[in-house]
Amino acid sequence: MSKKPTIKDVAARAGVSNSLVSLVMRGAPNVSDARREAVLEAARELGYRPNRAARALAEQRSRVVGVFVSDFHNPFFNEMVDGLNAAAIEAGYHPIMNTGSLDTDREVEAIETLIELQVDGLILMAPRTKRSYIEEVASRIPTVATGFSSRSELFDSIAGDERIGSAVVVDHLVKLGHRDIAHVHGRSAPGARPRRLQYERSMRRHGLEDHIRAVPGDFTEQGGIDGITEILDEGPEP
Amino acid sequence: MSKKPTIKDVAARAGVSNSLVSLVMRGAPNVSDARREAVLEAARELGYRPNRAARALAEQRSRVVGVFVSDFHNPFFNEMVDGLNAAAIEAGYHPIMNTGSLDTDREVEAIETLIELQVDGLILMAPRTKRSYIEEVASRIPTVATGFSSRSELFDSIAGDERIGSAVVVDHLVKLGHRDIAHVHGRSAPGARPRRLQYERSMRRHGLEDHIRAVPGDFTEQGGIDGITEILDEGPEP
DNA sequence: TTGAAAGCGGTACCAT
DNA sequence: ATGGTACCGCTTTCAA
Repeated sequence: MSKKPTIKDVAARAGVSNSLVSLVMRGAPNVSDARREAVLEAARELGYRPNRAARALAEQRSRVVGVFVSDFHNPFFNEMVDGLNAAAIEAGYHPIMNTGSLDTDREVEAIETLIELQVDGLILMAPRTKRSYIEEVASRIPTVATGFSSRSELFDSIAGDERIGSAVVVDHLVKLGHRDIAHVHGRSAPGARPRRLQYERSMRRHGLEDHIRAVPGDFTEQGGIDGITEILDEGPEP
Repeated sequence: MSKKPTIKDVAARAGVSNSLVSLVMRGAPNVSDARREAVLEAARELGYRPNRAARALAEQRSRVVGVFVSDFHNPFFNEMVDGLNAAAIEAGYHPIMNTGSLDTDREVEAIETLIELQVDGLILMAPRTKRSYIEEVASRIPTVATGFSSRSELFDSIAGDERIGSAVVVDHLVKLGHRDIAHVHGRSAPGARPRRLQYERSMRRHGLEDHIRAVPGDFTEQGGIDGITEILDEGPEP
């Protein structure tokens, strides 16, 4: 009784078929109240938890998005990740995170783990890996990469296709990026205001939204958003 | 050609059976060099990535451990997580993280996601959830929970069984907890030294190691490690 | 050394 | 409204 109960166990206990349990668990409408109750109770009694991996295998989609953070010691990234998670959830996805701890090999490992776990989408926060690797990844999975590899290089990009509603997540990401950046900046000491205004102007000028694409295998780069770079380099003021 | 290649695709391209590909991918010894080469090349050309979820389903173990952090804005937890990840990897596991962002409901969701993803082990850093929930979880999955729900309550515990080498991870966790705590403290400004010594003494006196257990379904509590609480409340000095 | 086939926990289509 | 069954990608006997 300590082993993980499967859908079959629930079915047996409730005296119904697997199919029916499956239906109930997913809140299908065409199920008699009696059966539904029976199933739910059996599930509760057994402490049944659906096997999301198995489900993903069958459905060919996991509803999980992977969030990779190169350095989660950085308060700025923390803010971003918090927002991203919220956005993902709001969009109906379950976020799981991973970090590379600033070690390039580990970084790849971390990202690979996410991928092999069959995430539907990938968000890469300031990955330090080879560009070619990221492009390869992005060509296979809807990916949003934001970050910079050097002080002067910054890109905000996405590659993927329409299979999943990654656009939604991305949309949130961008909006959120704005908000959070503004937020970080908002905490700034006097003297930051002018810079912030300048940043906002430049953001708008660059029209970040227009650079969001959903082209399969394409990976667009956008440099010149100096405002963000500046902020990233600064971090919240002391 | 943009779709995810499966083991079958690799098999076809290499002109062998699925089984053989499987063997090669896991570095089995009884495979002719010729075949092995063919398979590896096919895999490379296709950009094949094993589906870890499917593998876990078949193997009945994922080799993935879930690391939950209640608040990863806290530098202290960051340190811990870094170390935990390293420990997990060293122990042959792949860590994935998740956070509840200090929201109790989200916290449960986050943990559930980890569980449903079929992690082999769970590490809960300062969960804020109901104790009963954690106990229930711990009774089903090898779990290590460290944290405190109130200023005065602190526990370091583990529940699980020997199915997975969670003991290894735990061992690391503890060692690491010590080191990191010392580390945090090491950074402290003058005046912290006496407290640190006192803490170390109390740690030793409490013999944390002796409280690590691997009893199925058991969930041991250990209060009184005031030293840690103190440090946690303080965080690194300014 | 290699392949065929069953099974892991679900989902979904097709009947009934 | 409910159940039977094939299938998802991979591992694992069991034979050949």
